Amino acid sequence: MANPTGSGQEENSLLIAEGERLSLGVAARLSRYLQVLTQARKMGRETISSQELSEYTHINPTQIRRDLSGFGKFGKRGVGYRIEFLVEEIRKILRTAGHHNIALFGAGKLGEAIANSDVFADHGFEIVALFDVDPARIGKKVGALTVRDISGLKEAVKLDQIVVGVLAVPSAAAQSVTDGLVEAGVTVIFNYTEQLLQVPPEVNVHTSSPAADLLYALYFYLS
Amino acid sequence: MANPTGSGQEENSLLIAEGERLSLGVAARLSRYLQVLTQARKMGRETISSQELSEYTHINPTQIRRDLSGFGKFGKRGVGYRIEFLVEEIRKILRTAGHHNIALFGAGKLGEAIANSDVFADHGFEIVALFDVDPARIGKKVGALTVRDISGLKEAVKLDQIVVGVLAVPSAAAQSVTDGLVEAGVTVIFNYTEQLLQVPPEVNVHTSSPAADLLYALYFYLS
DNA sequence: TAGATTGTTAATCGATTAACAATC
DNA sequence: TAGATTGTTAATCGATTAACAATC
Repeated sequence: MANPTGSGQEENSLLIAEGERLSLGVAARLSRYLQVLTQARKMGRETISSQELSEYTHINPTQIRRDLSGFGKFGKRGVGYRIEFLVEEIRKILRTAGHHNIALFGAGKLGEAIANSDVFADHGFEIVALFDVDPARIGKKVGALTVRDISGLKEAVKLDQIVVGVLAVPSAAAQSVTDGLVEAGVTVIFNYTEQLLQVPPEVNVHTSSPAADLLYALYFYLS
Repeated sequence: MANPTGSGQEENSLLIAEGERLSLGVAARLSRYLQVLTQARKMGRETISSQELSEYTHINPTQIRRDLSGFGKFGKRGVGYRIEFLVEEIRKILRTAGHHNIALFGAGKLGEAIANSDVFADHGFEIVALFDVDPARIGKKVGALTVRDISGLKEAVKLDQIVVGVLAVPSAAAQSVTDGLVEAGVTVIFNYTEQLLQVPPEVNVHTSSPAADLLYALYFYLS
């Protein structure tokens, strides 16, 4: 688990050599900054200080300045960071500047809520397919999408260049959808169900865990 | 930010002295373990190894054994950890063994999905009130709950001993609901919207960020 | 100029890991 | 017994923080 970003010394301008990888921690924090910056931009803000970023992310402001200064001098003393510019720079660093296509599974209440939300769109993700197993739902329109039968999954992954699967199905259906995604070659899965999913090692499952997040918050704020 | 749990030496049996606090990292990880253990139990599993816990949480197995052994000898060599027992022990450590009441805001698709899910119930949280501002929705039944007018918030927080607010409203409404929660004395807020919320320092906001989580996953699995 | 905030250093602390004896 | 997995050590690495000069 080498940290190729070093701790800053010989790196002054943007240097993320081709084969190198950010450490897990740095990549996680940069993603958080991006989330806040994107929303701040949406709200019409033009600059933001490390102090403000800290309030929204719960990450120490010195840590934030350190993370960013490792890749270049992005800020302006006395002013802060230009949001527009910083968003672009972080996207370059994370190499996720492009467009990424998502397949959404489950056209129930949660699935519809996700399909109608712009939480993914704001970050360059596009939901290009919506699947369900329930025949009663197939063909139904949800926003701009038409609910498709899950049997067309493999073909859709190829045709639509889907790189992420989002599970908004009942827990009982999550594993079989996952198996289909894995077979189709999708390696990133976002799981809104509680199901513990069995996947091969090359596949990355991220499970939403609001209850665990709350337990953590409660520990500090109620005790 | 002292870590009162130390790194294990003079602590052998359960010792979380009254005033002491877990470090942020330990509390976060224990919450993750709890999430996986709870689901594994639901699936009928009786024991689990640090290796398996690692696969589901992406936390190093040695780290897991270290975290747990700081509070007692919870495992059995050659076997693993008894899930039922470990759940109880971690709940004691996190001091969140009891029941916690939640107020849910927003009776739209997302709100209904949350109200009908057992993701919170499985961890000792109970949604005891569901609020909306839309007069057309007030009085509507969602599961066992009746949608109430948000004007009754302050009273409900007192009567129902609500300690957590969950926001499933449109982004544009999130700040005003938050202000109401803060005024009513709620200090833990789970935010499903994208809105950056302004709160006093004693209030803890946790914002759901599936897109940021995906960006992070994509960095490692597509590059 | 005065105030604010970055970029950076240096020091400390916690997380991470490999390795392995203990023991179920 | 043989195999598996915990509990624990020791060594290293990354995160965290305070502090402050640089500079907008």
